[in-house]
Amino acid sequence: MSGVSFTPIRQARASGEIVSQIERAIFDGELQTGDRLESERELAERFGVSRITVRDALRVLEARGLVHVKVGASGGAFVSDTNVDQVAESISTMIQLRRMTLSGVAEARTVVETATCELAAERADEADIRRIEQSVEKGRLVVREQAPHTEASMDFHVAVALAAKNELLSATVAAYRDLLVQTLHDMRDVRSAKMTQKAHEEIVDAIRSHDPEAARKLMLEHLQDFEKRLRRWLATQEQPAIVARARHRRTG
Amino acid sequence: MSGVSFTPIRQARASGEIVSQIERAIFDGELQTGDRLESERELAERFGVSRITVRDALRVLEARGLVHVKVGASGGAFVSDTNVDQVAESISTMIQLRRMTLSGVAEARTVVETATCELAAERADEADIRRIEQSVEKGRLVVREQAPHTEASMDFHVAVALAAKNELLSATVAAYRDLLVQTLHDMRDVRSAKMTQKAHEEIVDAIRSHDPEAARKLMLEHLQDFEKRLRRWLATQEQPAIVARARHRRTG
DNA sequence: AATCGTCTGATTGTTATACCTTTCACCGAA
DNA sequence: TTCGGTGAAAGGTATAACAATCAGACGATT
Repeated sequence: MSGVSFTPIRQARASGEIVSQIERAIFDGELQTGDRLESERELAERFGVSRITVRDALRVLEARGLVHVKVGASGGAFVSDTNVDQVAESISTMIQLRRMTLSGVAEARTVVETATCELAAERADEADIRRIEQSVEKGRLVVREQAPHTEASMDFHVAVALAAKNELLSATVAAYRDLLVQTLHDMRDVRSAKMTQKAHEEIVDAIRSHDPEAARKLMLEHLQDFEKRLRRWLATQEQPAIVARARHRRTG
Repeated sequence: MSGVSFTPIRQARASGEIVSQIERAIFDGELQTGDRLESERELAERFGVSRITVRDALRVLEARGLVHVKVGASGGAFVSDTNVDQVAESISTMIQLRRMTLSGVAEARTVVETATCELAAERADEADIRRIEQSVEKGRLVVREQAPHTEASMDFHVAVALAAKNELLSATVAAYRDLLVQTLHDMRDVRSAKMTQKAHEEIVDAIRSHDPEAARKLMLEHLQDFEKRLRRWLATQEQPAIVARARHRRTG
């Protein structure tokens, strides 16, 4: 018996079968982003099940980020455009369950973004560099007006990750970042915004001249500095250093 | 208005409220791993809603990997032990949706594990090193018997990631790895098993002597070699280079 | 003594039906 | 053109009932 690998006879739940079929249709491209599924009542008839069963399936697909459901006339289940948020949210859940710390997240971010930045310096093409430069430029204006720098800083890091031309790395960077964004917003101050802006400008120089070593080194220093500031800031808070849930998926 | 952040007055759905409450109870530790929630009917009464609404909530919690539901006597919803699988699955979904490639996953793995290995060399204590050595030893036996090396290789990489003492990095490594494991199994051959084993032995030496630079370099070469082998192997397959879904969560 | 059937109660899975709530396209009046 | 009413479509919820599944108890059979 030991080597034999039997497989389960069937899906335990009818709703599971429906999930699989719709999921497959989405993965295979039969259902494209923005497409509307039939109404619950129609789907129920098509699959030969009750509306409740269809709803169970839709709840699962919704939780997986594959569809979103709108209520009202011309409502229904629509195929979502992306589920990157979902990755961030599941990582966030994991972090809460395992009592990971914000500084741990920051460290992981340093590790991943440092390496990603190195790749970006190797691979960035004209368009990538222009995009990064624009985000840096925006940051410069923001600093001058002493406005919150968080948003611009985020854009910069996203742009750098995109230049690395690896979607999984970009998504991972985005996921980590979402976990820190609320905290970043809370701890913003003007002095560090200036330092951040300076670091960004040095990094974009290194990427522009396709110098992976320099880019890597600069990003490492930049993020390690962020880690230091974060730890200092955490020490001043009475709250436990557990991250908040990633923000909910944007509406629409 | 720009700086003001209003929050929604209420959840659009009653089931969403139930999800939040149960989720909170789990995060706060009121509900612990293995605990059984009340039956659907009891929950319905407690929350003052119908069983349908409770079921909707349970489907969502299940999809998020927070609970698993068993049917039959002494069945019900039980708090799950971990949701690392969930992270792998959501990444897997993202990969399918955005048509990421296996070689892209392999590259991301190289980036993350290389940096993680460097950290491991800095931080590994006696227990970590012993665990890594054991996995290497197991691999040595396996190679001698010309048995499949995949399992032992996985153990090695997991052990190294653990030594970096950053749970988010470990989880990320685990998630990436799950996406490659099926392919790894398909492309196994004896020659590469020997090379892999040799690389592992060199890496554990570097970690033992707490030489981050060497560890990093060796892991980088090891994983880049894997990337090359993977690309060669993919070229011989007619299947598109899209990863399969992460394996389903283990039963029980 | 160990195994196999069988019964029973508990619990989820599913169905059917009905009604409520939300949303939107449409149309007519100001 | 704009405003507001109105009705239909669609999801959200409630209720009652039955089906499928499973653990455990209990006894019969080997």
